This record gives sequence, C-alpha cells and structure tokens, in this order.
Amino acid sequence: MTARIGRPRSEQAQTAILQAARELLQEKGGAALTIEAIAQHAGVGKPTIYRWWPSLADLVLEALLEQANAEIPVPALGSLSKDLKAFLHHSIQSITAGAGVHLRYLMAQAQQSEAFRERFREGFVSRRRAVLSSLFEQAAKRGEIKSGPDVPLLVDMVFGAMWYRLLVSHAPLDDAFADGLAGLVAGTIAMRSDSTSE
Amino acid sequence: MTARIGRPRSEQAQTAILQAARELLQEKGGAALTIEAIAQHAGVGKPTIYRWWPSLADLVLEALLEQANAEIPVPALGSLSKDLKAFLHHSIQSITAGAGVHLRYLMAQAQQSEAFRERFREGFVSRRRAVLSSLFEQAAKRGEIKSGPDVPLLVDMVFGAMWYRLLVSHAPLDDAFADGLAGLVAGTIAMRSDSTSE
Amino acid sequence: MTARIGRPRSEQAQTAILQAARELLQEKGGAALTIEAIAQHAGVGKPTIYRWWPSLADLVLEALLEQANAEIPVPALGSLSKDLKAFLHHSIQSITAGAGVHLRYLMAQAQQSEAFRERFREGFVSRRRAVLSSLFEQAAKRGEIKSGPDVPLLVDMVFGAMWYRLLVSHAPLDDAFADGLAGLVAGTIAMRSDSTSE
Amino acid sequence: MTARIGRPRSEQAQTAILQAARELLQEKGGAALTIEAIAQHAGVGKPTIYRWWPSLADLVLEALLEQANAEIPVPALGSLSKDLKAFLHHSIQSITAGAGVHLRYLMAQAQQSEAFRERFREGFVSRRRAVLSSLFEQAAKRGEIKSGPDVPLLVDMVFGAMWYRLLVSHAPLDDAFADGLAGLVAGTIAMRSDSTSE
DNA sequence: AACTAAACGAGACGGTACGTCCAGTCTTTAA
DNA sequence: TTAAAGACTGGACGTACCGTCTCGTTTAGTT
Repeated sequence: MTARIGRPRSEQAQTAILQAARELLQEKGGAALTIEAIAQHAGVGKPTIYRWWPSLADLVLEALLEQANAEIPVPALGSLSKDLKAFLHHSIQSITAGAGVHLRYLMAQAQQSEAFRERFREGFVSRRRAVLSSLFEQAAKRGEIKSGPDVPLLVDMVFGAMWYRLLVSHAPLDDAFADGLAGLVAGTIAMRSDSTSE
Repeated sequence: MTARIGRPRSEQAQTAILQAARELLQEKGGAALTIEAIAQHAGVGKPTIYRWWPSLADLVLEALLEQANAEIPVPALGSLSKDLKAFLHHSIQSITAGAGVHLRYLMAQAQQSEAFRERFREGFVSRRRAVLSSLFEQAAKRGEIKSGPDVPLLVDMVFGAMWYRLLVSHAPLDDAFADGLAGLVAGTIAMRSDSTSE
Repeated sequence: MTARIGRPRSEQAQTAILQAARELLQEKGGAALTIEAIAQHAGVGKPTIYRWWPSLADLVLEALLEQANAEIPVPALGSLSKDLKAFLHHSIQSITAGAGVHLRYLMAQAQQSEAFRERFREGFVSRRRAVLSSLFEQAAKRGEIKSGPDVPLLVDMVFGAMWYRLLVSHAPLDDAFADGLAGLVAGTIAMRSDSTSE
Repeated sequence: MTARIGRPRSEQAQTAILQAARELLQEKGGAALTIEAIAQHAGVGKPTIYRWWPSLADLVLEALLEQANAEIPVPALGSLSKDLKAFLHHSIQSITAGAGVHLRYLMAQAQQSEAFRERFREGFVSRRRAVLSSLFEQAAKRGEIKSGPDVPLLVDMVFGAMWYRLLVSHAPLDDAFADGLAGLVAGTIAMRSDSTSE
C-alpha cells in the first residue's frame, strides 16, 4: 500500500492527453503531433505531459495500447488455416479502422531510439507475437503441422508481411491478402503424406 | 545538350554533402541527422542542400543508392533454395555492414510523407522486389515450384520478415535466419512430387 | 484578541523560511532566489510561503528588517559632522557586511511593483530617513546650521549618494566616502561665521 | 572594409525590435517586457533578438541610448548655479517625459547581473557623470568654487539624489527639487568671500 | 477523550517564458 | 546567371518557476 501524499494525479488530465494524441494523429497526421499541440488540444500544461511520459512516442504507444490492447482475441476454430485467417482478418480490420496511423508512427519512432524500440517491442509487438505463436503451437499439438516448426520464424514471416505492406504501401492490406498469406503459411508447413523428407 | 550559362553546379559540394550525410548517420544516428548539421559538416550553405534535394530523406536515399544500388546481384545457382539463400545472405551482409542504419532511417521517414514513401518505393524497394521476384519466376520456369504461385505475396513474406527483424530488433539478422527463411519459403511452394530433393 | 482555534502558525517554519531566504540571497544571489528554492531549502511547502507573504520581495524585506531594523543607532556626539560620520560609518559597515545584497534586491524589486515600492518605503526607507532627519534637526536646534534648511533634500543627497554608489558600483562604499560625504554636507550648511574651520 | 557575404543584418528588424521594446515598456510596464512579447510585437523571431543582444536589459539599454544619448546638452550660462539648474531641469524633464520607466528598469536589471551593471555604467551612467563633472570643473576654472573640490563626490550627491527620488518615489521629481538641489550644491562649495550672492 | 479546524509537507495542476535548435526562405556577394 | 553562404521569420523543443489546488498529516484548542 503506497498511499502517497500530495495532490493525486489527475485522471481527467491523463485521459484528455491520450484522447488529444489520438485525435491529432488521426486528423492531422504524425507531422502535426507535437507536445505543444497535444497540450493545447487537451487543455493541459506541457509539463504535465513531460511529467508522465518520457517521450511523445511513449505517449502514443500508451494511447494505442489503451484502445488496442484490451483484448487480442485468440481464435480457436479447429484448423490452423482458419485460425490464421481469423487472426489476420481481425488484425487487418483493426489497422484499416484506424490503428494503422498509430502503427506507422510508432514504428517510425522506434527507429530513432533504441530505448523506445525496446519499450515498443515489449509493450506491443511481443504480445501479438505470443498470440500468433500460440496458434502455431496449438496446431502442432493437434498434429496438424510438421514437428519442430521454427515458430519464431513463422511469426516473422506473417507479421513481417503485414508490417511490410503497411509500411511500404505497395499493395493493399485487405482480406485477400490475409487469405493468401494464411493459406500459404498453413500450406507450407502442413503435414503431407510424402513430406517426411526435408 | 544544354550547355547552360552561369556558375556550374559544384560537384565537390554535392559529394561532400552526401558524404557528410553518410558519416553523420553512421556516427551519430538518425536523430542527429539535420540539414543544419550536414551543411556545417560538409562546409556548405543550407540553401545548397535545399536546392538539390526536396527533403532530407531524399538526400539519404540518394546517399544509400549511390553505394548500394550499383549492383544487386542476381544469383543463378540452379535451385530456388540456393538462390534464395545466396540472395538473403548478400542482403543481410549489406545490412549489417552498414546499410541497416540507412534503411531504418528511410523507412521511418517514409512513414511521415506519402510522397517520399512513393519515391522510396520506386527508387529502392521496387528494384529489390523485382530481383527477388525473378528468382521465383525462374524457379517456376524450371518447374521447381507449384504452378501459379502468388509471387508478390512470396516476396512480401521474404522481405517482410527481413524488414521486420531489422525494424523491431527482436532477433538477430544473421545467416541462420537467412537459411531458415529460405528453406521454409522454398519448401513451402515446392512441387509435391519432387519435394524430396533439397 | 481573537484566540482562534486550529493549529497555530508554526514559528519554526517561519524562521526556517526567512533563514533560507537570507542564505540563498547571500550565497547564490538574487537570481537564484525563487519561492521554489526557498521552500526546498527550508523544508517547507510552497503554500506555506504564499500563505504568509504576498510576494518574494516582501519576504526578503522582512528577512532584512528582522536583522537590520532591531535598532538604528542615533549618534549624538555634539556636532553634525561627527554625527553624520558616525551614522554613515555604521550604515556602510552594515551594507558591506552583508545587507548590501538585500538592499540591491529590494530596490530592484521595488521598481517592478508600485505596491511593494510603497511597503519598502514605509517599512525601511522612511525609518532611516527619520533618523537622518533628526540629526539635521538637532543640529539646527543647536544653531549649528543655517536657519530653515531643506532637511528632506539634505536627506536625499546623503542617502542618494549612498544608494547610488551601491547600485551603480562605480566606486567603493568605504569610510573615505562616508567622511567626504559627511564633511561636504556638514560644511555646506554650516553657519558662515564659524565655517572657516573644518 | 569588411564587405562580408551573406544576407546582411536587417536594419528594419532592429528598429522594429527597439521600437517594440520602448512601446511595451511604456504601455505595459517592466513586468510585461519579455523577449517573447517583443518578438511578437515586432513581428520578429526570438532568435533574431538573441542574436544581437546578450540580454533583455541590454536591449532596453540600447533602446534608451538611441533616444536619449543623441546629445546631452552641456549648459554654459556663466555660473555654476545656473548651469546646474539647467542641467537638472533638462534631466528631470527627460525622466518625467518617459525615460523614467527605462531608468527604473535598467537600474533594477543592473542589480541582477554584475556584467550588465558594468555595461550600464559604461554606456549610460559614465557619460552623464562626465557632463556633470565638466560643469564643476569649469566652475573651478572660473574660480567660482573652492579649490580642489571632490568632483566625483559632488556628482554622486547630485545624481544620487535624483536617482533616489526616482527609485524610491517618496517625493516628486520636479523643478522645485532641481532648484533646491542646485542651490544647495552650488552654495555648498562656493567661495566664501562672494558666497553672499545667489 | 473525542472532536474540530487550521496550518502543515508534499506535490500535481494549468500556465508563461525561457533560451535553443532547426526548418525553410531571403538577400547579398562570389564565381 | 547560378552557386554559395549568412541572416532572416517562425515553430517547437524541453525546462524552470509561477501561483493555485488538493491531498493526507499534525497540532492545538473546544467540547
């Protein structure tokens, strides 16, 4: 029990700040996302922001997590292919619904600071990887896929393809992409009658 | 030929600028890479930089291309798996040798400007995709892989996995990764009948 | 008398605050004298300071008066010249001993607020003027000086010269200055008949 | 002849800055005189101010000097008393006409920085002292006053009394004060034989 | 002995201004 | 006539304090 003395942290200010960050990012884009603008938009002093977040990127990360991290649904539809498709559909739907701007911003910021990159990895990336990994591992338990698959590598391929499309924007992030990716990956490692080799 | 009048463009200034950009990026990192610093480091006025490049990102892109774009070797070793491995080894070697900092920076900048993202895509990403695509298409011609593979999707998976590891830094970009990735992708789409090989 | 209920004012806090103000002013100078620093130095909350003093300047004024106002000795040595010299020696000694920093600070603050200027005048300046005026008036009673001297103007000249030296720092505030000033002023207004001496 | 290359210093910006400083000081007072406000009022960037003046006080000093330093008239009316009165009348008229706010501000700032105090002394105070000193010295040459007067001390008394009235505001700075001061000082040091006049 | 109320420490709050850095533009001299 | 380079306007940075506020705590006097 801490029960510290002094005026307590204003929850109202915190939510206003996070809300302002979300709104500015969606409406004006990453270039207009400045501490100054957030403070003014949230009706808050700049020091209040600096007091609670080490950087703008961390603020955006928290704003994203507050919305997106509530739950990452873990589909369990009986087959790896179906589970993958469900997971990817959900992920892509979330990205196109608005999270894409956050992700772009966070990944860009993660390149400018080793320290933030780690926080981003631990706070966001790792959790998604854990969920996707569990899908592969459950499929392995069901005997659906070859023994000893390199799960981290599979996760890299799936998330990598998604991030790559998001970041490079050379092709749309849509359900067709999700289905193709899921099918390819699930097919890749499926048990086959004659796949004993390799 | 237009032999224009007036003071000619100083080649010395241009190379000094590109060199300064490379050095600052390698030594101080992306955060210290400003027009101001480059101008001072190169012994050049800021307007000289603005006159020749639309943005700092474009300058870095040119600096990268000048070094890395000279040749993208297209391996032709007879099998998709070997070609993939060779291609990935070369790419990863280039990244770890120094290009990684440039790539991080460029991908981050590409998130801040739709216009630059397109230039980055056209000037850098597309060329790499074309080479990798050709590997898959040659394998298809050789009958090595299933008919009608979704080549763009395969390219997304391969480059996606590489970029993802580079950008997130959750695991090393090394030859083991390259081998695993190549093996998985080549195995995925291998013809069933002759998949015993390799 | 209103014997109010509730926790009484903490004398300990008050003295700690005044002491902290004095120390900071002497050691760090006027620029470092902030409410924040005083509160921290005195181990006191900022509101405690605001509760009892309307401004930082008033706090410094009280800190000065507490030390310097105890007594303003009124010399009575028999002649205006001697009295003046004694008074000036004492004043200058007090200034060089440490009060000078306070005086500088207070006079500077008095320029920024009409209201504080009045409090400074009433609380500090007036009392000194009264003492010096009494010296002149006693000399007049003794018939030592010309009839109907403009005492306030004489006081302005004496205190003015001292403050001017303190504030402008173009020449030292020392005993030679005190003697010269006293001699000049006393000589100025001395009765003619016996003014050949001195 | 230097003839440096590059964009030359903008005279327009400089005058706008000085003008803005003067206006803000007169209209809003010293408390509202901030770099930020001056920059905005003058339509100028803050760095432009910082580039040319080491502090706000130096800016105000220059603003004052530009107006007040053009000429300090040296009266030569034949007698010390008349010269003194003319000089004091002119000084007081200038103070009450507007320079008073500047002087208050500058003297206050001079208390916060030893370095600026010296610049203020050299740039403003010394010149006034030189003029006033010359009046005394000319009177000495004319044989009007006692031999070997302590001119610096006399100057301290005269300027001290003026500054003291300005800074403390216990009595008006008017012509009556000027006449009284001049009469007293001139009488003080007049030759005894003919001191019955005036 | 319990209650009441004021003053206390701590510290977060909305703000203002600081002095700096850099962006991108303008204007002059040099080639 | 273009390049080069310094000075410009301007915006955001991150920091220091301001003066106010809300807490939980302490300390008398009152009941």
